[in-house]
Amino acid sequence: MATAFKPSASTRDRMIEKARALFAERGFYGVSIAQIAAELGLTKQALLHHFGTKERLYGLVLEQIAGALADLKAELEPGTDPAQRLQDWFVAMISDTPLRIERSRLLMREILDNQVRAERAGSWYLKPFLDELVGMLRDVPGWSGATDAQLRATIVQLLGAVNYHAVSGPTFRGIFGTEAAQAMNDIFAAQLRHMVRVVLEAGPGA
Amino acid sequence: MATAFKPSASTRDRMIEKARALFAERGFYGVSIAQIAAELGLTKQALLHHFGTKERLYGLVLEQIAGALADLKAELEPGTDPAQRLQDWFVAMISDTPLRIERSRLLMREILDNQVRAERAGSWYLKPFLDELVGMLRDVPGWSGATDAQLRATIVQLLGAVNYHAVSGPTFRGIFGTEAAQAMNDIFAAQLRHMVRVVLEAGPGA
DNA sequence: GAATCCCCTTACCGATTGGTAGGGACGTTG
DNA sequence: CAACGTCCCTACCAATCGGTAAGGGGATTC
Repeated sequence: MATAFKPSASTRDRMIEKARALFAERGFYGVSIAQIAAELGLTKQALLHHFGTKERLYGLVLEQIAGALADLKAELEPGTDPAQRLQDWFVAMISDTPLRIERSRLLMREILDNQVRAERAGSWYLKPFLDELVGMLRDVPGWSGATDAQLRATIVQLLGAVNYHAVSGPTFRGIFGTEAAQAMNDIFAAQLRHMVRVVLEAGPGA
Repeated sequence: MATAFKPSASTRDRMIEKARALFAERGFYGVSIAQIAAELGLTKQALLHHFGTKERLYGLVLEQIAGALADLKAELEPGTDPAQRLQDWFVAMISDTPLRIERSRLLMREILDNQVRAERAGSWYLKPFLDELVGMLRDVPGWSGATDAQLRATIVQLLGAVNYHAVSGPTFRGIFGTEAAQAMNDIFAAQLRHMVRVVLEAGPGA
């Protein structure tokens, strides 16, 4: 459902793909539609022909990401217990393919920006995805008695841990050097799995 | 050292203050120097007179924040045990004064952007601050044997949990409504303290 | 073969961007 | 009083922003 239904990568698909990469890298205000078009060997009017406005193009990028996030759950094995599934889910989210890093960057930018552009934009795409995570957490033994606020706070904390890492790669490479950053990156998945397990086992606080 | 050495709030200080607020809200590219000046009842040339370029103004804002972060440690009681201090530190970081939310937003934006503007900018200001946190974590019982990579990964996870929350307030308010978001916000500090304690007690993974 | 539609072009628009040049008001210093 | 430095102004600049208008090439359809 999230993958292409057209035989080959159409110009339109290439536009969205390039827009996703550039918006993730530089943010909504940091990229112009002319730049996106230029990287595809086109003019900005080609972009405007397909999407009308820059905002609409950005919205489609977010929509695509929301779809990919929904697909993420489907990739998990349905049989396993809830704690294991949540753990797998968070680990799957940080597999450092460029696409997933782009996704984290874009979501974080959207969270920072959407209060500004004052349109709900990606927020509403995110709601079902957050609700699903909260539901999965509630199914974990020991968490069924937690309040919604507790569940949501915990999910936000875990999401923050995951996305912050995905996003901060280049910065930490600049600070600690390539090899130290790589070492941290190699160990991060295990460390994250460990942290998720520990947090889930402890249950909500008082 | 981080606080003012001039008697009253000079125009220059007011400029930095306003710039911090606007950069946090809309990002480097999302704010023009003319807008910053206009909110102070000045023209952009007044800004350029003091700082020369927009980049330099932005750099000073980051520098000021790095100083404030350094001060954060000094605010903690020195006598308490390392685990308690780390816990206090993270909780102090999320006290939702507007200033601290601005700070979180700006740091997150800087992490997202600085790979783009390709100047180390805030990265190097952050290094001592990160090293200090890693040092505090190493002093916690059970963590002395952890590798640098493990310590750093854990710090990043905790920082992510904290900053993500600080930043996502408006978005979650949009998604879940004001009262639900407020409930989550009220409980977040306790939940964070709980999580930090659990993670510290569990020690690093295998 | 004419009409139509799709995709993308050149040409242009007003508004805004970061930044430069130069000057005026004001206080301090000689 | 003259000179000077600080602070902020108006005026202006080329470049770029998102977006509109109009048209052309190529394939499809009648």
